[in-house]
Amino acid sequence: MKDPEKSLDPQLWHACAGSMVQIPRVNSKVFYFPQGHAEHSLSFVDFSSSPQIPPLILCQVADVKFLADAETDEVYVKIMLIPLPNSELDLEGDALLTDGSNTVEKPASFAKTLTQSDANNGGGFSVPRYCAETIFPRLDYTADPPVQTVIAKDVHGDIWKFRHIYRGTPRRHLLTTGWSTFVNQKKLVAGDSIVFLRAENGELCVGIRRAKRENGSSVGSYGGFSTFLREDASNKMMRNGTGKVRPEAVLEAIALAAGGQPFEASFYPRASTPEFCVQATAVRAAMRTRWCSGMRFKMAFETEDSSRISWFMGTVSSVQFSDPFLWPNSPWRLLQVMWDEPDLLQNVKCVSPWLVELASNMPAIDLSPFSPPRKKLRIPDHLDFPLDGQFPMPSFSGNPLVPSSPLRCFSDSVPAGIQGARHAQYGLSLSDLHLNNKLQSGLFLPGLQRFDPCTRISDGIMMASHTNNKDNLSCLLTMGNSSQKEKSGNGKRNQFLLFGQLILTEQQLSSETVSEVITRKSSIDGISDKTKDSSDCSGSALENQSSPEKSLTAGFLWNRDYRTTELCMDTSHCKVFLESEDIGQTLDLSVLGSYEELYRKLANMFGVERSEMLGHVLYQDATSAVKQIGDEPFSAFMKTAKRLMIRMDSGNDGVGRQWLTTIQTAKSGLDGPSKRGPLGIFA
Amino acid sequence: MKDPEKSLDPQLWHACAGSMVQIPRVNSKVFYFPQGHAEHSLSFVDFSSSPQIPPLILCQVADVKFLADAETDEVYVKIMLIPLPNSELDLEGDALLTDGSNTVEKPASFAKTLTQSDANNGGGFSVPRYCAETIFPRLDYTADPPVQTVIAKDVHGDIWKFRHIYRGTPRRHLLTTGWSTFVNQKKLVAGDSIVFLRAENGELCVGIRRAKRENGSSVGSYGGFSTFLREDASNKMMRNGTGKVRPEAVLEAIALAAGGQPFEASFYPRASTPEFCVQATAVRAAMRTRWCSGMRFKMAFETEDSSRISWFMGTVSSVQFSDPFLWPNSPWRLLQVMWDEPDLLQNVKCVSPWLVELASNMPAIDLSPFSPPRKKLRIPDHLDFPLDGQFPMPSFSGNPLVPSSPLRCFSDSVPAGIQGARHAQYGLSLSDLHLNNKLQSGLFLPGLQRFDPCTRISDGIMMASHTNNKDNLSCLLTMGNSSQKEKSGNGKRNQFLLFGQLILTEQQLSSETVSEVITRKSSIDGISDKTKDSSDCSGSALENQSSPEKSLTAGFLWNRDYRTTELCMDTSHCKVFLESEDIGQTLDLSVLGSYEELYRKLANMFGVERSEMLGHVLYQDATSAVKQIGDEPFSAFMKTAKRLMIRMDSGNDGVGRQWLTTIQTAKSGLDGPSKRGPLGIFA
DNA sequence: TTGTAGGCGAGCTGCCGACAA
DNA sequence: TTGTCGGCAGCTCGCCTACAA
Repeated sequence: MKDPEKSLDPQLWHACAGSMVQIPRVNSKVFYFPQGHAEHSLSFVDFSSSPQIPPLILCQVADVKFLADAETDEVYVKIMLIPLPNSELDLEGDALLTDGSNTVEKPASFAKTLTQSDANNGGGFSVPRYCAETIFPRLDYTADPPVQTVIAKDVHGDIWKFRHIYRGTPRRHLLTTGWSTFVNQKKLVAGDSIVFLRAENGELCVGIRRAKRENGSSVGSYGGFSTFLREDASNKMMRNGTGKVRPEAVLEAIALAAGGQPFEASFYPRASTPEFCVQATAVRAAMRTRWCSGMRFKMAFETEDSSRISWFMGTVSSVQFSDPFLWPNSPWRLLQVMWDEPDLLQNVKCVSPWLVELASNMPAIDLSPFSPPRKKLRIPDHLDFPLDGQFPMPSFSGNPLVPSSPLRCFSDSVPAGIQGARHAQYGLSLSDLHLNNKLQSGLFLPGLQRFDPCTRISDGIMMASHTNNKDNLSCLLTMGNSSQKEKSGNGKRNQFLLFGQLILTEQQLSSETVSEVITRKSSIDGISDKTKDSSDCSGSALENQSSPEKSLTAGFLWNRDYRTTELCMDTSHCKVFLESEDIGQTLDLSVLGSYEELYRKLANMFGVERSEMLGHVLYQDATSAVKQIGDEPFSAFMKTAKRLMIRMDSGNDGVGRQWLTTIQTAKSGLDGPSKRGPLGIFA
Repeated sequence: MKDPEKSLDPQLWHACAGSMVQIPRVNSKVFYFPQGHAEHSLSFVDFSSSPQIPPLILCQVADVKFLADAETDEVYVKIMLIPLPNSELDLEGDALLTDGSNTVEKPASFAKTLTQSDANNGGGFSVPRYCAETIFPRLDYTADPPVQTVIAKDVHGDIWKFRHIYRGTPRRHLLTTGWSTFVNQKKLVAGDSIVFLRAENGELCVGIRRAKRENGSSVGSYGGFSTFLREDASNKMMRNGTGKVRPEAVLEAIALAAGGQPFEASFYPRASTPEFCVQATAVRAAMRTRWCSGMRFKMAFETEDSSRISWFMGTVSSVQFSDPFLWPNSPWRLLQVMWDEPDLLQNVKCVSPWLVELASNMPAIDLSPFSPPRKKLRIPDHLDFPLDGQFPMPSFSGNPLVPSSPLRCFSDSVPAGIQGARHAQYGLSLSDLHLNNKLQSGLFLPGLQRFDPCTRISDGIMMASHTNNKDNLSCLLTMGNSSQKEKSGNGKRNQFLLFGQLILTEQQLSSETVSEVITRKSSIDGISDKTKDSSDCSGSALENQSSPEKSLTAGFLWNRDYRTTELCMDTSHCKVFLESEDIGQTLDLSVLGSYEELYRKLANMFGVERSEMLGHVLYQDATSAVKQIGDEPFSAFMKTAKRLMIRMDSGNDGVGRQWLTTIQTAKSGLDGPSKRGPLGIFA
């Protein structure tokens, strides 16, 4: 109990850590990401004197200690890891073992975010009825009033007593005596959460989850680090609250890991940075996908009050190393993303592939304004692409338990977009993202800016989209409505039709074709160096699992084709995709001549009354600024609009459903998009 | 104010730091001691991967920031240091510059240690009259009752208001309203101190000095490190209170320093470790002394309540490198010492030369039982020493402002023992030492024991003193009475007489003679390697200031003769010294046959009545155990007694004067010490 | 069902002189 | 001169019901 290294009840630990957190089991295999570890330390880790470090290291989990900070009660884990030789990469058995952990039953627990009254006023706590009835000991309602003393153990094993009374008109459950002591000792404030949990042995446990405090001197950032420390007594709780991993500890761990020595790493699940020890099966599965820009995905986040999980839709804007200088070849935060709701997620600019779940089995349309900022990865603008539909598309194998077999086709029994749902286990909370509103401007130390490579990159994207705004506009509408998916997806078994056009899946293309096409096209254009550079990454579109690639650092095999894929998606021809749950609909604004026509078109597309839409259609321009439709001439709107958004359920204050409409400018050399419509490129 | 790097008022800073603390001025030259810096971090500093580091590095002070911890208000300095090339060792101008800082007037300030009533009871603070009348604003005594609001700024510039009232019978000054808020916010407890200071601009300032908390899991140790950290919320204040310097910061500073780069070092004056940036003049002056065992010195410590300074007397037991493996040739903690009051200072086992002040200008008698434990530094037992009195003695130049000139003699106008009083500025507090009572036993981690080399060494000494107790005893009496000094010191100008024997000062010996004697004697004894080893350290007894020695690491010159000196003192012939303030008198116990004779002798020597002594003569045996005279047969007493102590003023409870009597066993090959008396070796 | 406001009583905080060291 | 004690007044803490969302 007084031993700070004493593991606490894993169930209480998980209840405090939040529903998104998944800790690998002992003996399972994980990939350790030094880059993620450094990020988790929330401070500058100086690798300048370190040798080149593999971006990911396969390890066996030797031990997991579920711990809690003695001062703040913040939960964390200490994971003992043993680096494995590359030959141990066979994860078949491991996947099964790991999955077994999911079958452990969750104990009855309840979390409540403290209200002002809970935290400030006369020392009482309103117990939600559900909590009182399912978590607390049975109360004798025949007494008048019904009272009992609730005894709960905290993460340190310390015992807290609360007077639990059922009184008032109407009757309600309250904690009175003992509560304010608890609040004061634990330094709880409104917004913090309390977790009650009935352990397997029947004991009642109590844990706390502190709110991510939003104060001027601290910022949270999923895109790099969450807490910028300033020496100020006022944010002591913040300092103590998260991010205890010191840079030296990271360097030590990395040094040991790189040397093949066992090492220890602490992970604070509430620190708002992604897990840096990831189940090897999950990583391998994620990297089996050939990621490319334009792919639609969803990603799970904890809601702001940590009570639920929200899914957010997004589009891969580019696929590139987040830090090619320090961590070349690292899949960590490989995907640069654009969110359908960028306001909420504005600081999540790149994510790791295993955190997202592909939203569709269909090829994605290229978001052509988003050309990658780095010359190295770009294909020349004038490189034309085959118009026969035979271009490379990503392979999908979201579920690590289902090995992707060559030419395997999707069956109707596996709903698209549900595959790979396990990915959802890794994620972040929404409140972290809200914190990021303060992230902008000059709060970063110059020396720390290197931690936010994504910001820099997306700036580049913004620049590109400005300069690439040509006259040809096509508009893609996505709708948060899964019913339409059936319409297009349930037709022929191995084919997808979009607006009458046959869409081929990657499995319907041979890999040879892909690389040949690229190589041939490159040499035709006479820019052999650059294409050599890219063609040597093209490899095979379908991974040969029996002979894993061994050339990558740390012996990890994953699909190195993504660069090729990226090249492909960069060209303006690869721009059609079909969404799963949220069907994307493309709207070519250039065929419309006025707002009136736009409203009519939208009304037709979604079956909503024109009157319902008035004043509720918003759009984003290339700078991501959200504007109201009608504020400027239609011609100007048409040129700058990138995405449309129709707010429904206007009676409510914005909580209603939102349909998102993504408008995409086309920069292709197509000569008559307005005549052929958005899918004309397939003609 | 909110900038944690903002320097606070230096006067307030000093008031909080304590009277012993002296911070070097900007542009002055200091020696930076990496070893001391590591010690100051209070934790293990891993030098295993560091290259050999110079033990001291001459630096110029580029900047000094007087700071205070945002949480605890603990004051500390950040010193920016620029390493200097060895050629810049000329300190003449520097000494003047530095001394100028002493002329800055101290502002009116008052410190009070909080009583129980101040800290606990009804929120009031008893203001000592002196403080209220000299520090606080003038109070209008015509009012009834006289009240005012005292406004004071703390170290952060935060303003505190206190109701100051003069009331009660009898009248007294009290702080009421506002006081308990202050106590709570600053988390003050009884024993902590508050400092009120009237700044030069008239503003009232308030600072705090926290008591060194004595709790089970923390130990203080001047001899190594003070705080052994245990993860426990209860001693958080302790953890935050002192010792913020992290090992990595030390390593970084040392790396920069060794590379000649500017670097920064933080020093927490209340952390109970000695300053590791020491005025270069002070170090040079201290090292100009040829330290050897047996030398008597005094050293200043802060009293337990930090209000005053106490001087403690001690004897150098040996002179050796405190950590010859990690820090060979380092003068840091060069002196191993025995204290006259070992109970209070039991953990101060080795000190740096610049911290102590020689108690006499006279040569010291060797405490021969203390032979150095390390073979390397020892000279063979059978190496006989010249009996003509021409052996090396330390040179004295305690005051860096008074360059020691060759053959300079002591003048009557400079009282011996006052020279070098500036040394008193570096020191420690008594309360640190009291803490050390808990230091013993198994509180140390095995890995940390290397930090206490002195402990190991003094163990060795104890062993040696046991085995070396031979039959020949001589007894040296020292008396804490300066009047007797005159008796021997005011006679002939350049000579000292002790019991009729002429004592030659070092200046009266030529250095050539010294080294020649040693070399000659060595080769006579036919052990040329070992003596070469020592003779190459003998150098010149009088330092040649115009041509500094350059062979030492970091180009520092100091008297490397101490090894030779040590060798000299190890032999049983060098055993006469005369103390300054506390005149040493040698008493040969072997000439006495009974306690009766002893009493008679002592009565004669000090002019005290025999009856006054009865029951008040204590002695220490070789194990330093203090015993009462008469408890064992005189023959046994005579063999083991090392030091006699006569307690006078018996009516008082031990606060009275003490006369110390050091008994020295002689292990020399003298054939008739009893016939020649203690000074017979000069015959 | 549960968050907040206000009543109100108990207990604690903190100011006071008395007394003593 | 100043540390500590007990008295006591006022105020805050915290339990409660009422009311509203």
